[in-house]
Amino acid sequence: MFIELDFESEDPIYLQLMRQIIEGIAKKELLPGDALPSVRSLAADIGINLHTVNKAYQQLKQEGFLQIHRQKGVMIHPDGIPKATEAYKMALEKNLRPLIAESICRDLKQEDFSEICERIFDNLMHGGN
Amino acid sequence: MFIELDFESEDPIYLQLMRQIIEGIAKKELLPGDALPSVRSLAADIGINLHTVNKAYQQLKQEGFLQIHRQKGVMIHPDGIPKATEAYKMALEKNLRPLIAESICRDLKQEDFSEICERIFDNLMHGGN
DNA sequence: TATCTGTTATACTTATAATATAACAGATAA
DNA sequence: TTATCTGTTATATTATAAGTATAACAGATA
Repeated sequence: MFIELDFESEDPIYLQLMRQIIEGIAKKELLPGDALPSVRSLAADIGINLHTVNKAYQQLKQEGFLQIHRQKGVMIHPDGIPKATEAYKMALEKNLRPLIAESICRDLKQEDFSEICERIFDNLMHGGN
Repeated sequence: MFIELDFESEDPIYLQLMRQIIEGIAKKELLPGDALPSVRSLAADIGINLHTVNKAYQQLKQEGFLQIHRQKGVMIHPDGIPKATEAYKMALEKNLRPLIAESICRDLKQEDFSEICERIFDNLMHGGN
C-alpha cells in the first residue's frame, strides 16, 4: 500500500489520504481485517501531523470503511464495506451531475464519457498496478 | 433560468453558482449569446455580495463559458463552449476516479453506475425540467 | 516499568470564502 | 451635461477550515 500525496493540490491532505485508502480497498490491495499503520507512524512516514491522519481515519470509520480499537489499532472493517444504499446512490448522483453537465457543454458524447468510466473501472478492478 | 442556492451546503456559493450556470447551458436553457444579469443585479436578486457573483463569472470566463465586455455586460460565449480537450478528459478522469473507487468498495456494479450516469444524461439533455 | 495504541484538549498559523464599502472608467440614455 | 448603468479594482473585516505543534490521558502489552 503506497501513499502518494500532492502537497501542491487544492484537495486537502486528509481527503487525499481517504481516497488513497478507498482506492486501495477497491483494488483489493487492502482486504477486510488488514491492519493499517498507527496514526503516529503513518504521520511520521508521510511527514505530516498525526491529527491529519486521525481526521482521515475518523471519517473513514464514520463511513464504515475502518474499524478502530482504542488499543489494538486500525483495520479495514472486518465485516466488509457497507453496500451502496439509496442514500449513497443519491449522493453519488449529486456528485456526478456537475461533471456530466460540463461534459455536455463541452460536447463530450455519452459514449466517450462511458468509455472513460469503463477504463477507470477496468483499471481499478483488473488493473495491473 | 432559476438559481437555487443552498446556504447550508459545504460547497461554496460561487461554486454552486458556476454549476447552476453550467447546468443551464447543458440544458440549453442558456444559449450562446444569451445575456446574463449584471453582477450587481444578480447579487441583489439572490441576496449575496457582488464579489461572490463576480468570482463565479470570472472563473466561468476563464474556462471559456462566458464572454465579458466591460460595459456591455456578461453573456454566454457567442462562439459556443470550447470542446473537450485531452487535458479536460484527463481532469474528468481524475474527478471520476474516487467516485468509482468508492462505488466498487460498496459493491455497486458497473451497470448500476452506468445507469445512474445515463439517467443524468437523459435528464440534462432531454429532461422535462 | 516502559512503550505502544487511540483520544482529547489547547493554541497557533495560514488560506479561503464571503461580506462591506468605496471608488474608477467607459458607455449610454434622459 | 448629468445621471445611471456596466465591469473592475482596492481595502478591510469576519468566519471557517486545514494543518501543525505540544501535551496529556487511559488502557493494553511486552
